[in-house]
Amino acid sequence: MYRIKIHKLLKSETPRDNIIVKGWVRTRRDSSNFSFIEINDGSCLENLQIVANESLENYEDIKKLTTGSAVAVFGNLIESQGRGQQWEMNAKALEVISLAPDSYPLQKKRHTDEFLRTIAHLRPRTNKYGAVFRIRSELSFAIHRFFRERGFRYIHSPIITGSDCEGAGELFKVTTIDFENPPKKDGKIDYSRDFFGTEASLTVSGQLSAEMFALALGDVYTFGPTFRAENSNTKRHVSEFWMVEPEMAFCDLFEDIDLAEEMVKYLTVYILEECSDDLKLFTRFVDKNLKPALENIAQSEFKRILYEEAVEILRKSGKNFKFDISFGKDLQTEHERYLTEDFFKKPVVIYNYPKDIKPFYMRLNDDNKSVAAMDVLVPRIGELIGGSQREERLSMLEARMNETGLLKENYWWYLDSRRFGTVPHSGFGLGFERLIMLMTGTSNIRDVIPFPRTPNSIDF
RNA sequence: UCCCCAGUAGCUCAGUUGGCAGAGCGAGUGGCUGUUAACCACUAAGUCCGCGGUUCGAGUCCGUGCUGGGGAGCCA
Repeated sequence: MYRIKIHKLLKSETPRDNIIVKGWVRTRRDSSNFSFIEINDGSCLENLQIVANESLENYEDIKKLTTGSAVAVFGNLIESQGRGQQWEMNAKALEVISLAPDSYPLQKKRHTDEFLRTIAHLRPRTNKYGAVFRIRSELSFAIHRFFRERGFRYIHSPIITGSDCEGAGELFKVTTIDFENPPKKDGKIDYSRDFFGTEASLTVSGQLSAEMFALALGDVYTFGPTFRAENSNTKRHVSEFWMVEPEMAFCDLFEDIDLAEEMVKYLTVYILEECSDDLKLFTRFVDKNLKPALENIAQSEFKRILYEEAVEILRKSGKNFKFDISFGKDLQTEHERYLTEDFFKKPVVIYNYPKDIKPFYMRLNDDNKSVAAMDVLVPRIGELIGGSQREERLSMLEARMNETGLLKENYWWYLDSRRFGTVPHSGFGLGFERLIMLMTGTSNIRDVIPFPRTPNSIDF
């Protein structure tokens, strides 16, 4: 006899005798001579109703069960006599594993997201956050499955890096230097005496590593944490977040866009099909339009437009934007939202951006002023994916590095890839938390990562 | 980093012109009922975010700091 998880029991076709269920009490309702106890074991959104009769020897203790207490129940799964659930469990014995005191912060009522953030260690015990983190797990699995079905290899790119990759934002330094008494040379801190013999930092992207492996294994992807030390305070930024970064050899920008679109749709369909119970909760309590919005993503063809066309549409929109629009400037949040939410009302891919607003590794187009870059914008989230065809021509790459002031010596290994068997290749980065926000309707990124790290906040 | 808003019971909030600290929910106790965010009654529960100021008197007005939220920038 072993423990059976609730999600399995609730799918049962027949009654079952002499089973064991373990979980946490969500609520207790007493009758004159018996109690209903709803327990949840995290295996699914649904609770299992336990019927505990006064004939149980520890019934007095059972009547004191509080929300949050842990129990083990031995008994029979029977068809429920009441309405509201198909199955319930008739307890033949109920062991109180631990009793939660009445100071347990989670009450039998809805809490605000702001309050739950202050008890992030307990929030996965709520219906909503349980659902968020089950979906997070399912999405991770779906991503691996998507790539595996297409012959991609999973690459573990380093977390600690010596190269100031691509200048994508502020870096967190990694050091063992004693700041009270740092080694110095010519008045400056001497990093040659630091742990790695040079400055090191947490990675902001696995892309450069992924490129090296794409040029060996063909199609690869990374999926891991990345770090930005930017003082960003918005609903869409955290200092530690997860990124999915595929990289493909023998692949141009348009095949790159194809993969991005295929992937977003695949993951959307996966969640619609595999997480329908959890999704119902979000549609009911978080975003009434979530399900139709996801179906729209799954079914519609993503609109693909040139950066120039996007600028034209924005110019002619008649909207009074706070920031003005002109070729050579990056699109602002308000512009992206207008395009994807109001104008096209579906995901939009914008490509061929001006080279000056994009990093050095993106491939220069023949017009000499734009690069083969693409962004996938989705309603409510904005930029979900950013990608490009990489500059595979050594001389062009070196020229771009000079323009942007990067030292070739630091990228000798990266440049080697363009010396030895270089080929056209492309890839993109997808912000995993933003994907979860999209799939669950959650509006704050802090609510889709277990323990969010943001400026001035690293509790838990 | 900039702009705006907020901070009162465990939670969500009200608090009038500056004049006795309040409600709902939750919790505890008792009752009732195959109940289901159960229901009914009673009870307990407060550094009104911190510091300073104005005033006979400050939850309320002023200054300042902290924390949280929203928007912007940076970006995924």
